[in-house]
Amino acid sequence: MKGKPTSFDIAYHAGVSQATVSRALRGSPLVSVETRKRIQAIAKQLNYKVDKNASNLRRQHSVTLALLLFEDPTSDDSLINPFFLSMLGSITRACARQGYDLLISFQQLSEDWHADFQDSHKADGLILLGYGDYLVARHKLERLVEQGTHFVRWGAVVEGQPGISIGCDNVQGGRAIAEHLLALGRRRIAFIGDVSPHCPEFSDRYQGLVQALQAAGLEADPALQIDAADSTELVGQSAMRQLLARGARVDAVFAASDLLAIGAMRALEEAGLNVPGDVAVVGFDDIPMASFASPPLTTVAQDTKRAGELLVETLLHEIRNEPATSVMLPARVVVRRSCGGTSS
Amino acid sequence: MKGKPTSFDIAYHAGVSQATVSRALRGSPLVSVETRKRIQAIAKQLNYKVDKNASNLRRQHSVTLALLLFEDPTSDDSLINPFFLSMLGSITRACARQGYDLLISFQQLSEDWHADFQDSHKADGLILLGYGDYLVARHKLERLVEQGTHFVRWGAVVEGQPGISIGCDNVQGGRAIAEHLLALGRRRIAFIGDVSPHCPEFSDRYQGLVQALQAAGLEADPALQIDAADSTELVGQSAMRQLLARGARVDAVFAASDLLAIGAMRALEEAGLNVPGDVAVVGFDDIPMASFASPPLTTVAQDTKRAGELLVETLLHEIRNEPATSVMLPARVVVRRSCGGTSS
DNA sequence: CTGAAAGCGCTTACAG
DNA sequence: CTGAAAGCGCTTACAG
Repeated sequence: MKGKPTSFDIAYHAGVSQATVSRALRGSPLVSVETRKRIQAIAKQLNYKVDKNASNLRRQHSVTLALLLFEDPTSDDSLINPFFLSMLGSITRACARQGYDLLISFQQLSEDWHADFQDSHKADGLILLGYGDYLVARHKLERLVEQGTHFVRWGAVVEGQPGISIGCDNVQGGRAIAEHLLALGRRRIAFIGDVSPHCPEFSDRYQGLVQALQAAGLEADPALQIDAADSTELVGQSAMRQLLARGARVDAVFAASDLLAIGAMRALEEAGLNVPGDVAVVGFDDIPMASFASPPLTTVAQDTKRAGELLVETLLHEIRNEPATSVMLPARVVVRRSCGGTSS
Repeated sequence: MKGKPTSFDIAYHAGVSQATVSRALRGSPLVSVETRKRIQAIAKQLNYKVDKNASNLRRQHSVTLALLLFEDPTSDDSLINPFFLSMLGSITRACARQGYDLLISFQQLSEDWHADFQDSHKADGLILLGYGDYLVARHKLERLVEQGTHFVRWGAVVEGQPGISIGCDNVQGGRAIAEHLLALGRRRIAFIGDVSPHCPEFSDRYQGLVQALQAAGLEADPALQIDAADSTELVGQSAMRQLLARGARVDAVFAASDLLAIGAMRALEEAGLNVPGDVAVVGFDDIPMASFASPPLTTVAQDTKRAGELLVETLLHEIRNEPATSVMLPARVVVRRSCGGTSS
């Protein structure tokens, strides 16, 4: 036999019709156990695999999910946010567990990506990952909803947003880490990160800080907040420099991400300031690097494992038209040395 | 119109046959420019996308590649070797550039994965990534070759191996970093890593060390080499402990990977030894963490960007039955502080 | 340059 | 429990 065997080849060898082969291989209860066994044995022997394209075409679904990772077009080719990388790992595993294949694609925010994967039947649904301007993304999300595309997004759960999001409870996380800083006696806490509606994750984290401050009878000083467009070390470093140049008196820095925090520590070191002696620094995400920073970075960890599972489970619910809702996962403070806390 | 539009819908609106629509959309020169334009406009307006399953079925290929990432079954759920992660990034981008989709799957070494993706027409070819016992993998690679599966592997380029590999020149890299250590006056260089044929990458790196030693008129001391089954910090740490416990006198450690090196530094620190004062430490891979280790780790960087491109280009050549060969990429020493070299 | 027709390899009502 | 047949949505010889 030349080429890959088809179900007709199996049928011929088994002395049954091709339809029966198909049924047997899909585990239909309509075929007798004995026949099924025989067919399975022959299929295995001939190294037969059902053609996914034919099967998908006929069944009108692909049993694959597409992961769309959005990156800022400006960012360096070689760098992927380590946080997304760990999400990727857990998403891949969750898909495998559910018997779905995973298509992965990096997208520029600027491109016109909507629904392409689903429209072309390459995937049954989309997982959207990656920060970017929320206000811009929102438009596209609306179009996805209109077109009936199945998708879930990782990110802030925003009031009245189009579609479903799985995200971490950024307000709670921000509040928890701010409370930790306050308990350690820090009072003048700077915040590095965009707090506009363009970036709901970061503004939620800031909101947490503000709440913690208020609960402690303190007020947030707007002069201590500085935007940071991208979430990279360099941006964090220059933001911290600016803050310092302005002459801001701070005894702690809450950076909206670990990468920003690491950059901030660099700027502090440059300025001859000791972390955590002079200034405590904390981040958000708990990327692998965080524990290697010097001093090791106190941060808030998101449950990426659960997040990945939830992302695919929720998407699968949508695909099957089962009820599905947005959910916020709890965040957990991880104390290391950069905050001047316990484990010094 | 209910449901997704098909080429028949477009044909109807354009007043042509469905065959013409197909040709126009695939850019066939057989259709007049004017007709093509009209069809394209209608397709766009109706948000038509050609059904990949139908197209793939008919054309007998899928225009997608599968990335199989092998992990040790023992490894923690949440951890992926950071080195592979950066490969993943460059592979994804390279695929996109070539117009191919990328299916990603984590495989346990133990599973019977061979050719499944290609046999089922889910992918036209396979990219194999991940260390594992080479002698075990070799068997499976042979089967892949027998079955005519298209694949490329990332890893050591071994004499007489089945299939094609893209890898870094581990001997050269090992030699270069060893020479650096020797130039710095280190003489008793320990090596952490499996040097058996089970792990050709690591034994090649060791071979580089041996060569450098010999070129300097020195001989490799077998007592200074210690196996490390997995490439993790913990394993590196315990390997170093053992070495120390044996009373080995060393002034430098060459760990076969950065993760092992970081673990080794930890063990050295525990033992009250200073890095690089008492013992210089170097790794291999240049993972992002390396620059964050304390002291920052001197290591050898592999060109993951080029590697990813080469992996997909080579695989595409194979798929198209064009000539393709294994290639070794040069490795580059990255000097940081852990070796006690210049940038101290 | 265009159309009618066959066929890619399955799955699944329909009939027995 | 099994088979004959239709059909999923394309692509591409074949004929004009």
